[in-house]
Amino acid sequence: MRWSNYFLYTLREVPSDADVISQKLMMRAGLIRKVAAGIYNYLPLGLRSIKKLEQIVREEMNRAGATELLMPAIQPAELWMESGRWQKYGRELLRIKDRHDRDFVFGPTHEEVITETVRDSINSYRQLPINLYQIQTKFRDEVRPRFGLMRGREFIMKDSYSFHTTRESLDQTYEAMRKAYSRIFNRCALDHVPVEADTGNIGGSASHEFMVLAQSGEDAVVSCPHCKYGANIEKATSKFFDDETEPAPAAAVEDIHTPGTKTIDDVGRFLGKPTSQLVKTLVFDTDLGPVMVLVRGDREGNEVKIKNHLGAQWMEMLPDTRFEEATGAPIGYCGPVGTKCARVLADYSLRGRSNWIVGGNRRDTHTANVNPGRDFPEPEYGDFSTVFAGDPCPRCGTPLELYRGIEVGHIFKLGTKYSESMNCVFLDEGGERKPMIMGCYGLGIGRTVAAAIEQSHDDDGIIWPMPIAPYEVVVTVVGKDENVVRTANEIYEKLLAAGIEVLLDDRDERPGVKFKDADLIGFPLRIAVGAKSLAGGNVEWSWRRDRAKQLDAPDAVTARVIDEVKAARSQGL
RNA sequence: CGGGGUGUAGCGCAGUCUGGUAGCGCACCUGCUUUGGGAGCAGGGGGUCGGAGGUUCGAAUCCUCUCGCCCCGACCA
Repeated sequence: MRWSNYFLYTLREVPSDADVISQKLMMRAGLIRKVAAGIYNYLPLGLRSIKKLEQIVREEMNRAGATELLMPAIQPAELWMESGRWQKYGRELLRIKDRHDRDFVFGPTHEEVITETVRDSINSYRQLPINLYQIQTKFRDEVRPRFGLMRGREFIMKDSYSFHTTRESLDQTYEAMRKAYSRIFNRCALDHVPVEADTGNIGGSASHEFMVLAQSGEDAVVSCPHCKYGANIEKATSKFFDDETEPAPAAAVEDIHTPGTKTIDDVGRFLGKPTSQLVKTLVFDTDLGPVMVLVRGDREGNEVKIKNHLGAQWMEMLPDTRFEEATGAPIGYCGPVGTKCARVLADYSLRGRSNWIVGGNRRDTHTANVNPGRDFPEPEYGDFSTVFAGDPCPRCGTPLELYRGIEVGHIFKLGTKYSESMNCVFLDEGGERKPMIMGCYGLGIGRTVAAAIEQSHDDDGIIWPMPIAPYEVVVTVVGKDENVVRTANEIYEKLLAAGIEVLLDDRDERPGVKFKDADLIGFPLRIAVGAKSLAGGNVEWSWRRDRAKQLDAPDAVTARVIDEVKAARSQGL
């Protein structure tokens, strides 16, 4: 491609609404352009990277035995009513009406459609297992889209769905997908880690997320440096710890005057005790009614764990306006003794401890020496707190490390959640009707490209990994000298003939502009043809990653660059 | 959905408090010079000042409503 004929315009200044590196660079380099909040144009250069990643994904999915199809972006509401998600999915689901006033959704995911599709065609165990995938535009009406392609509302995703007769069969496919995902991310040279994850809106029994480690990541993950345990912070557990307190004989309940102590830190300071010796009380509003959760004062409640334990459809922190009405206690002084909350949960961090200091359910009052079972009904114990860096690994006890990550893939063992609600059944060998056992596997295409940039850039721009670079080589024409132009064109033609993805920078621009643009866009390899070096019979080539310039004759450089591209392409294959 | 901010040329911004008919940098066009890391000089084109209503002789500026966008929080594959 000749740049002078191409639709590629870089920006010197960063649009003011960009806030992460990948978004700034993608906009500046002319890869994407925002059309509305969370909705982007994929400009020609950006589309090339997207298409290249899609191709890698296709190759690996096909290799793993999956089959591509394409489902509609617009889906009838009936399907969502059938699965129950028309009610459950919430405002993130974009609902639209057609001219007949019938309800549709713009698909945020495709469990319903695929389940119906398979249900209509597959009846026998002989036809299973099957694994179907698509690469398609989805829409989720995010509360707050941000970070460019990392959290758009409209986005491109690869999603696959597998159907099985047995758990074992699902396990096999799940494992095959796990391997395929690792291969995909390895081929893109992405530093990633698979972690255990919560299943969220999709549901199911087990799931793993693929995280690309990056400062700008929206998710926190814990990882064990010793045994490779890894989990999303929402899900992560650590070994039970009881290092702070010796169990003591239960003492008599005692009220303490604690004026003006709204927070747990206030109370600790006032009483001169570490917060680890206090009990923190959280109250959540749920569809099952208000729920009180007690955690050790220095720990944090984990809403996902709590919600999963309760089996609640929705849950949120009790709003201040309703607090006293629901709990009977002023904010800051809520506690389990005599509370109006019907359900009281307590984190494992409190198990076995006695003589708690808790809120007194009256203004300016805490109560000491409170003992569960004696002063209030024994609470439901469970893992309700969030892991901190340094907590012992649940498997091997090594202190856990905490990272930020970008979730680029998420795989689930769905089980029969959708096949049961949507009657997707097969006949087994004995002629018995059984719901199919399902898995689903998502991979964010745009997000992965953005993650690659987050992970590979410098002050001057993107440093593309070769496999998803929009072009592998840029040939920069330096100046207007006839020889220069001719030589550059010859090199360009030879690279094209060799099947190299090459962009010829034949624009009428000064060299500095061209070099800055080449760095910004981040072509892995650059060949610069200029009068000075050409006078000595040479042209110059360099890698974007170190920009070390090397001179040689045009033919030699051309041959060398072809070799380098081919070598880089084959890496990870 | 709560709190805050913002909307003026393709991009980045000033002007708004104190009303007088719109400006700067980059980009774009023309000319000359320049030509290996975002050139210089000179000239030029481009804006319903987010929208609607109101106040006023006069509104980018004041008032009311509305829409978009951004940030923090809540929420979320």
